[in-house]
Amino acid sequence: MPAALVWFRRDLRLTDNPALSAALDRGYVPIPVYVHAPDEEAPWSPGAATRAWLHRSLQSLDADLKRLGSRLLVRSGDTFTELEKLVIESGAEAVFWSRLYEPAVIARDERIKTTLKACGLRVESFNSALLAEPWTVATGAGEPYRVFTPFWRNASRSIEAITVQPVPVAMPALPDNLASLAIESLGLLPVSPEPNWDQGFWEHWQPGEAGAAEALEVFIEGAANGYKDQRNFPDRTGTSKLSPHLHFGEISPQQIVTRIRREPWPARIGPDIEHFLSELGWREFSHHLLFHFPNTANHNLNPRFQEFRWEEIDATRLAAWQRGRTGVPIVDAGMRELWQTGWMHNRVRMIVASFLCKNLRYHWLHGARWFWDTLVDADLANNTQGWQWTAGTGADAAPYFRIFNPVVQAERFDPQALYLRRWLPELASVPLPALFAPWQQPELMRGLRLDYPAQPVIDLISSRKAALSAYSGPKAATVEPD
DNA sequence: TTTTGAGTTGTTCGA
DNA sequence: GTCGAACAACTCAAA
Repeated sequence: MPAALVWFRRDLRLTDNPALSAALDRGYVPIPVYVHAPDEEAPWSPGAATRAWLHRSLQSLDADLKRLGSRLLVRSGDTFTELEKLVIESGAEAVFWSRLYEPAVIARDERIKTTLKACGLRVESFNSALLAEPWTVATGAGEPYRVFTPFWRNASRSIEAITVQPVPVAMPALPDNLASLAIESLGLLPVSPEPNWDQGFWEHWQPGEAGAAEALEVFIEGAANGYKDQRNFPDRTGTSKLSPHLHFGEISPQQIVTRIRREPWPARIGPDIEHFLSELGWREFSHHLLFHFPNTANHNLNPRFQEFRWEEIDATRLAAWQRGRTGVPIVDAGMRELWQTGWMHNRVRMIVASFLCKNLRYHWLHGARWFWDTLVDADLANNTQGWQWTAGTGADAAPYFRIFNPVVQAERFDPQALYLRRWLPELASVPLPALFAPWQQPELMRGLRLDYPAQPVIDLISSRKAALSAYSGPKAATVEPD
């Protein structure tokens, strides 16, 4: 039987994997391969947290393949060279893979496809990551969408036609002469783990296809009920926790939608499900935007902000934000959660991002880069869109006057301060009413000696006013009159 | 081509 | 405590 390389990238699953299915359906012996080449995604090469996740996910994929009789070949180096070598070693006649949508990756993959085809190979790529690929969704005028609601109204129609491919029951064994590197040798785990994801992290997260399926079941049985409201409370398990699994393609949005539809939901859950699906819609929208506006990972989508006067970076303040020492409890709690667990609750992501972009008025790229390196679910499309949305520079972005008040947000979404207490142990002795804004309650703080900033790194009231005038006003500091 | 309606996630102020 | 208006126009998408 002829062989076909199945080049795994961020489709680290066997169920509903069209590249793998294509190889099997067309009578090839699939040769699963992963090529480690992080530099090829520069300047957005995978950050430390996603690399650690990837390490586990590759182990899981290899174990799943072995269960079916196959195995994962791991190579490292220039991707084209490694694929070419493996084609020669295995005598493969075809190469299949799932498409990705980051500009640098698209460019690389196009080169590889062209060259492999020129060598006489059958080369095909597939959609395994999106409900609707970016070029299939367009406005009546044939343009990409820039507003979420009409985008999703259009794109979500494709949900109706979704199908899911079953997991293969068995796979042919690979010849022994096909060598593989040990996953451990790729250097994906930090040498000295900093942050120290010691106890707990891998108990909460299970990278890999089984872990993704499990996370979906946990969500359906639990947080899906009441999702619309509960998702806003950072101390509760109100979200799906599917983001890292989706990023690495351990589960497809098609699988999620299909599973959700199979569940006999009571009518009252309808709005919750709709809301959850629209969150998948935001993921789709982010990919749509990054594909059609490929420079937005590094530049404002809205050209009005070309000349915007961001505040000059103060290294101490930026570090205070990064490490959760701003003196604003909800901001610090979120940044500590991120640093210690590689994840942050969505509501808190908005709060810390608004604080960085609007109170400190630092360029959103500083936030995007930090998130990129620390989030286990760091995804270029989602990260870019999220930061540009908050900064007001993106498509369908937050209005300039939408400036989160971190004190009000904490009072509203963490009323018992359970989240604050969890991540700010040094404030354990602070009474509840003072926790949201300790500097505003000197009488309650009297006598407490805390290893915590006595004042926020920036005054919330005056910085809000400054942001309003920087972002707006007839002078429109944002606009250079050409 | 022109017109029209709509647009994730908020805060503050004053009645 | 609650509620509506103001915060500004502007851009987008579709009729």
